[in-house]
Amino acid sequence: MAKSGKASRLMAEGDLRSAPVRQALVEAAIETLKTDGFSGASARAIARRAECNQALVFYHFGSVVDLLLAALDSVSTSRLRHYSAAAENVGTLAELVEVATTIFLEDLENGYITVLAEMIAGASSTPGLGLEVAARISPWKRFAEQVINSVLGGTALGDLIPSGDLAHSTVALYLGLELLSHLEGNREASQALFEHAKRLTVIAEALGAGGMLGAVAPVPKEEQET
Amino acid sequence: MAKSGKASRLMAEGDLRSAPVRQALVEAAIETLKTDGFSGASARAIARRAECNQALVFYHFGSVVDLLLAALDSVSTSRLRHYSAAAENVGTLAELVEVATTIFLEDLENGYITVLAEMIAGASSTPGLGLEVAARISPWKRFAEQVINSVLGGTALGDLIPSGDLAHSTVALYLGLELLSHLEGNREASQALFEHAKRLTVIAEALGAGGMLGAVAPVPKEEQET
DNA sequence: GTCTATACTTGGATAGAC
DNA sequence: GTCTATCCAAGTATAGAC
Repeated sequence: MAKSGKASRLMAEGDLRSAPVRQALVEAAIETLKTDGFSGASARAIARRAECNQALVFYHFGSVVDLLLAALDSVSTSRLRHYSAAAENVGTLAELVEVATTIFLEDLENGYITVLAEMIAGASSTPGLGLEVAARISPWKRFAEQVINSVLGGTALGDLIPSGDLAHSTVALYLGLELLSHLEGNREASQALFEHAKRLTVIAEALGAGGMLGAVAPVPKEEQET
Repeated sequence: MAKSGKASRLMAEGDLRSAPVRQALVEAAIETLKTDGFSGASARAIARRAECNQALVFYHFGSVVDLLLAALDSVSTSRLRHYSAAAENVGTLAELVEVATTIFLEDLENGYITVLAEMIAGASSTPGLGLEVAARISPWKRFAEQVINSVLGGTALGDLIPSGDLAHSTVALYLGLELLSHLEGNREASQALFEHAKRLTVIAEALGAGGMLGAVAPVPKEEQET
């Protein structure tokens, strides 16, 4: 699944200034993944949307999957930049939930999570694609873990569940909510969840401040992480 | 997306006694969805696994998608029966989490959720499929809501989040965890989450018994459900 | 770099023999 | 009910003109 084709030998990795068509193809691939899914994202369908010839997919990217991975890279890095900027102002649990809500609904609206979900599901049919997609998820997980740590680190709540596991399930929940919202067409159901989370936040902080959680359910020694 | 083909006119809906090939095709479709995903589940691939001719897919089911929907129906009803049986012994929150853990890991191991996840993701590319898949998810949601109600109904925790929203996010979490586990090949990360849930259960019940939750964060009137 | 043309493959679906 | 044979559409990928 390594980069192949003539273009990759002639062009530096991040060189997007030249080759306007290359960028157009990436944009079209993102859009096609959103609306037609993985199995609908053919070279022809993408090229049609980019208003260029089908052969250019192979000239610039070597294969369709490599173009789709470039598309995933594009949304992934751009979204991660956005997330990081928003997370800088986060100090408390309440602020974390507030920011997470905003960003999730934003992504849901724009279909960015769809791109990821479709690539994950599509990886089943294409040998080797799974590893590539997994590699592109880990930055998201690391980021989630880092933010969770910065908010819950040292608190009773943070001791209850390791940040790595929380990050894992956060990514999973985002993916699942996206799948359902996309399928059923109602983002209200997912939106409601975040409203409840905000309310629960109040409780968690009140309990955490009193140090009551630790008294009720101390963490077993062998499960504590470094 | 209504049933078509000669067979459906000649055979009653649930008639699986006759037509052993029909059942073999459904089994093969399930297996193919698990290992090759939606876009890998072609009539030829399924027939190869069922060790019969490709034309039989169209004779018995009219089209490939209709066979895939029959496969989804099969796992859905069989799993729902299994869930219902297990849920009968559930009375407390701790028991609910225990049962949910067992069943989730079972499904994860056997790939039953994969079938659903692949059909959801695949629905993007096939017009009309989304509605069919959505209709097959609602029983799962109703069941989850019912179980949640039977455990949390009337408690402070039950008042905090409507059972419908909890059911929605439960299904979403299952789907997301399945996607990640399948992709990364480690079900340990998902398994850990349920271990934490068990520990949190202890806290929730201790707090619920004392009626402390309601005191800390009373539910706004306008958000209470019937 | 971009296009046309084309070779090749796979998949959905049907007709007709048995 | 099951098979063979076949048609047709769509997709990947390459060669070569411009």
